[in-house]
Amino acid sequence: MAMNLKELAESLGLSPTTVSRALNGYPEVGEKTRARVNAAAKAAHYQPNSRAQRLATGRAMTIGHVINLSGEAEMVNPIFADFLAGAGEVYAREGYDLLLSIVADHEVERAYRQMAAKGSVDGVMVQGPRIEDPRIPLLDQLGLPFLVHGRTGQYEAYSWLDVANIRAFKKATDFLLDLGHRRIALINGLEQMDFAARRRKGYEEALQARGLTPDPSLMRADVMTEGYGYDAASEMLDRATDAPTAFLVSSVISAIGVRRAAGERGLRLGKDVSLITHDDVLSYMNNDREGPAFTATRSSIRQAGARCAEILIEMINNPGQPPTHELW
Amino acid sequence: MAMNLKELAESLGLSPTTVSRALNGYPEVGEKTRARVNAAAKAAHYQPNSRAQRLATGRAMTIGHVINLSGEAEMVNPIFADFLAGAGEVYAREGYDLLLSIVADHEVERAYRQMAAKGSVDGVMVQGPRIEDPRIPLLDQLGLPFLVHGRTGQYEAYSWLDVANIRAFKKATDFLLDLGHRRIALINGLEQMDFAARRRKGYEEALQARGLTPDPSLMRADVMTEGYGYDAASEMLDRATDAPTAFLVSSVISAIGVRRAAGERGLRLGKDVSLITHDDVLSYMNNDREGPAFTATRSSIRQAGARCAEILIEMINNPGQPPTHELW
DNA sequence: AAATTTTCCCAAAGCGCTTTGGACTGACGG
DNA sequence: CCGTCAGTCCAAAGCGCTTTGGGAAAATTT
Repeated sequence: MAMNLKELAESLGLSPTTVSRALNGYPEVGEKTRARVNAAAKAAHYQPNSRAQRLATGRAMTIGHVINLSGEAEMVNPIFADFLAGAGEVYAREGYDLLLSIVADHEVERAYRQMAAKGSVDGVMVQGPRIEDPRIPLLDQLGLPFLVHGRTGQYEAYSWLDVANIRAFKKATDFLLDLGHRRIALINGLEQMDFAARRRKGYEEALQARGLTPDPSLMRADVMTEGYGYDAASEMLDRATDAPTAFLVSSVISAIGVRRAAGERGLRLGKDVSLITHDDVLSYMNNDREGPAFTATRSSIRQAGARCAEILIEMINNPGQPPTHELW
Repeated sequence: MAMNLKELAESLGLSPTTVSRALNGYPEVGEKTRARVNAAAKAAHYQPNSRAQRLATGRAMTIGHVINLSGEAEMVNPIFADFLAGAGEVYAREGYDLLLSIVADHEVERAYRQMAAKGSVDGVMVQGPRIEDPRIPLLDQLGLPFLVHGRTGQYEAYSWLDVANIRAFKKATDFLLDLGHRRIALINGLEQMDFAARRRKGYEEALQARGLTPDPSLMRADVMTEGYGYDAASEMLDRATDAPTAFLVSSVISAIGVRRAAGERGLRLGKDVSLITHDDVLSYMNNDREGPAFTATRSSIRQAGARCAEILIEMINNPGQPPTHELW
C-alpha cells in the first residue's frame, strides 16, 4: 500500500540515493530532476517511513514529556495540558512527535532512564520544578537535552524559561496596597514548588517595603483545588476580627473556590472583597457572561509551551551550546 | 555509551541472533545460555535501540491520541487528560509509547493521515465522538486500528467502549422524581456530542415514563464551562415562576457553576435545591472538606482509559477480528 | 551402530531509509 | 586537444535490530 523510496525511485527511473537527496533538499541533484521527484512524490502521496528514517539518521524526532501524578492529589494538572497544547503546535510544525508519559512519582526516574536508554526521544521538557528537583541532575547525567519551564533552586547549568513570579506577585500586592488594603491573604500553591516559593517572596517583599509584617495566618499553601480555595477563604472570612479584605490567589481554580466562599457570605468581588489571581486563563473556566469577575494577571501558559518547544528544538539542533535562560 | 546487541553478543562469545532470541524469549536457545545472556544484559544495562527494533519488526509500538481543541472553546478538556492517564498506565505496562497530537479541528484529518502514512503508530484512540463523526470513516479507510471511547450514530463496524449514558441519566432523573421533584433542569454538554444526546434521551425518557412533558426552558446544551453552569442556573433560579427545584448536570465543572449560582442566592444544596452531576470525579475539583456537597454518579474516566488501552492493544495484536463493543 | 530426530546455535538477508565514495558527463581554460 | 572541474547521478555500505534457513552436535530411536 504505502509506497516506499525504492519503488518511487524505480517508477522515476532514478536511484534511491537521488530521490532521497532530492526530497531532502541536498544540492547534488539537478533542478529538473528535483522537480520531477517532488511532483511524483506528491502524486503518489509518498511519505518516508519514519521508522526507517529514524534508524538511518539516528534521531528520534520525538520530544518526551513526563508528567507525574503526584502522590496525594493524583491529579493531572490542567496547566500541564495547556502547556502541552502550545508545545505540540511547535513540534508539529517542526516535524517532531510528542511522546507523553504520565506516571506516578516514583516512576519518573525510570521513565527518563528508559527514554535515554532506548533512544526514543531527542530531548525532554520538564514542567513544574520543585525547589529541589532530582530530575535536573538526573537528566544532566543521562546526557539528554532538556529544558525546564520554571526554575529550581540548587543547580546551575541548565536551560530554563520562566516568568518573573516574584515581580508579578510584588506588583499585584502593591496594587492591592495602593487600593488601601492592609490585610491581604495569600492563597498559594505548595511551597516546595519553586514558583510558589517565589510568589510568596514577592508578596512578602511588597508588604515589607511598606513596613508591614506578613501575617502567617493570612498565608496558605496547598494543592490548588477549588475546595482548598473555598476552605481557606471561608475560614479567613469568618474571622470575627482581622479578616482579610483582599485575596491574592495563585491559581484560577482555587480562585473559583474563593469566589464561592465570598458569594455565600453575600460579599461581592471587586466591591466588598478584592481578588487577584495569577495564572493562565484556563479557557474552560472563564466563560462568564458577567464580565471579568476578578482581575487576573495573566501569562499565557500556552505561549510559554510554544516558546519552550522552540528553545528545546534549537538546543537539540545545536548541541554543546551553553545553557539558555529566558525570563518573561 | 549505550552498548548494542552486537557488542553484547561479542562480549558473550555468541552470535547476535542467539542473543536476540534469548532476550525475546524464543525457544531455540538453551536455558543456560538464556540465563547467561539475561544476566549480562542486566549487568550492562542493555536496552535494545527502539528505533532499530521498530524498523526490524515493522511495528511502531506506539499508540496515537489526537485531541482537537475545538474552534470556539480552544480548550483542552480535562476529561481527556484523565483518560490519558489511565491509558498511559497500560501502554507503559505493555511497552507501548503514547504519541500525543493536539491540533485544531481542521488539522485532525491531516494528523491521522500522516500517522498512517509515516507509520508512526500501530493504532489510535478516539475520544469524544460526535453523533456524526468523520473520524470513524476516515480511520476505517486508512486501515488504522482504532477504538472509540463513546459511540457515534451513523457507522456500524467499529470498536467502542462506552458507558450507559441513557440508563445513567434515566436513573438519575428517576431518583430526583422519586424525591418529589417535578421541575428538573438539565445542564447538558453540546448535543452534537453523542454522549450528550444520549444523556438527554435518558432524561426525557424518565420524565415521559411518568407522563411529564420535558420543558425546553429547563434544558440547556453548551460547552461545559463553569461560567456556563453559573449562567444557566442563575437564569433559571431567578425566574418568578416555575424555577427548577433540581439540577442534573453533565459535568463537574459546570456543576461548580451551578453551585455558585445557588450559593449566591442563599440556597443550600441538598436542602433547597438538589444537584446531581455525572462525570468522573476530577480530583483537582473535589477537595472539599465540607463533605459531598452534591451527589455524583461517577464513572471513572481513568479506568475507562485503562480498559480502552487494553482493548486497543488486543486489537493490534490480533488483527482481523470482528469489532469489539463494551458497555459499562 | 546406523539412522533419525531434537537441541542449540549461527550466517546472512532483510526492514526502508541516509550517506559515503566514486563514476560519468559536459564545460572550461590553457 | 588534454587536463580540470563543476554538475549529476549511482552502487553500496551502513543504522541496530529481527528472522529465515540452515548445520553441527547431542539425544533418541531402530
